[in-house]
Amino acid sequence: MAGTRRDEILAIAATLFARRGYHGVSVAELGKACGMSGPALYKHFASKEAVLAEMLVGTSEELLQGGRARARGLTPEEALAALVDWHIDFALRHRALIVVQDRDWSSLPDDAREQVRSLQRRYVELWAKQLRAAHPALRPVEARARVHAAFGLLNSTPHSALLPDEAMRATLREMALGALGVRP
Amino acid sequence: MAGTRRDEILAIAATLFARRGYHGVSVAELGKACGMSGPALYKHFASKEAVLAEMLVGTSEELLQGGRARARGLTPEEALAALVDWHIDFALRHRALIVVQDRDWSSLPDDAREQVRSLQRRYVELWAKQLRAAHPALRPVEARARVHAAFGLLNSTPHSALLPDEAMRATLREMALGALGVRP
DNA sequence: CCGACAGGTTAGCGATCATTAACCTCGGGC
DNA sequence: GCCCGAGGTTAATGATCGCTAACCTGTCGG
Repeated sequence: MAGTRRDEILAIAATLFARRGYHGVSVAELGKACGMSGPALYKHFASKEAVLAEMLVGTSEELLQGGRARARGLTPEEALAALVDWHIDFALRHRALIVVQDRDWSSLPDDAREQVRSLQRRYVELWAKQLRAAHPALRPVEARARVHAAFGLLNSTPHSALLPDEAMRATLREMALGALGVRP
Repeated sequence: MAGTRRDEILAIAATLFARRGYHGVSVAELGKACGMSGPALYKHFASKEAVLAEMLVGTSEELLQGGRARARGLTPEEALAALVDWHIDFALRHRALIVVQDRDWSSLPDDAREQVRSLQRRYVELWAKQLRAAHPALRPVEARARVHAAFGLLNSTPHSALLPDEAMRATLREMALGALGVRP
């Protein structure tokens, strides 16, 4: 189903980009890490930017679609907890993608950047809708600001890998729900 | 007292680095933004890396020293609230520095990177100590993890400038204290 | 058998980068 | 009156980058 070679390259590129930044990784270096050397990558991707684009668009799509699936048919508080769990789960499984997503999105070519921004906007809106349902006094713009701040908290995961995954999951869940004002 | 020209360059560099990343800004471009052209910068700094180093070491020093000053002689809960306020204040006044600090620290030369890491570690420890005093059940590593997560929340400020500063300040304060489990 | 194509290789091109070299030009202490 | 250093300038250098060109090789359907 999935072109395993492309996916393999994408995974390796994600870890390299996460470690040294998109501009800090050369095509030759990325090729070598994939077991080939330099220009062979162009048999799989049209350009270095195309690697980044496919990586980040894919990430945004998976986040949005996963979030939609988990929030369906729940009360607002349950939905927020489910969204938090889903986001933590993704962030722990794909730390490199999370790092690249919010450090290097500005290096995307224009069309991919617009696509990513649109997907992220819809993901924020998904959260904000549940947050406003749980706290009717919140105005839309403030709900969005709170969701962004919660993402900042959850996306800090990869930077500080201090705790084993299970402990980190519980800690982040409790903190995020506390920040969003969802009290059990 | 302060070499105004160097500081001016540092401020301009911060906004450019924040917008397009350290590697995304050329020396020529930075020079032009400072009203001179290209290599004139080397009359003020030894290298492009030295600009980044002075910028980030200065930021880390100011954060640590400000935090120490504000936390002195307070109860743990008061100290945490003061630290949160201080950090928000700094992040709102110097959005660009916050962005560069956690996006481009890996581009630092080795010695400056070590210096920044040491200062940040001490800043984290300052918070963690107060957090453990407020929640004695927390183990040190978990306290540090929570502090990192709180920084992630607070440092998300510059990315989403959705609210006017005063509203943002109040929102972040409430969320951060909620995340840290400091209930009024 | 064979031809074509997927997936590699190395060599090289043009652009851009940080940095240096060489030179200019003023303002102020002697 | 003069020199000298602070703070500019342009030109050039060597490295590195993304990418293309040209070529090779094994596999596999007919």
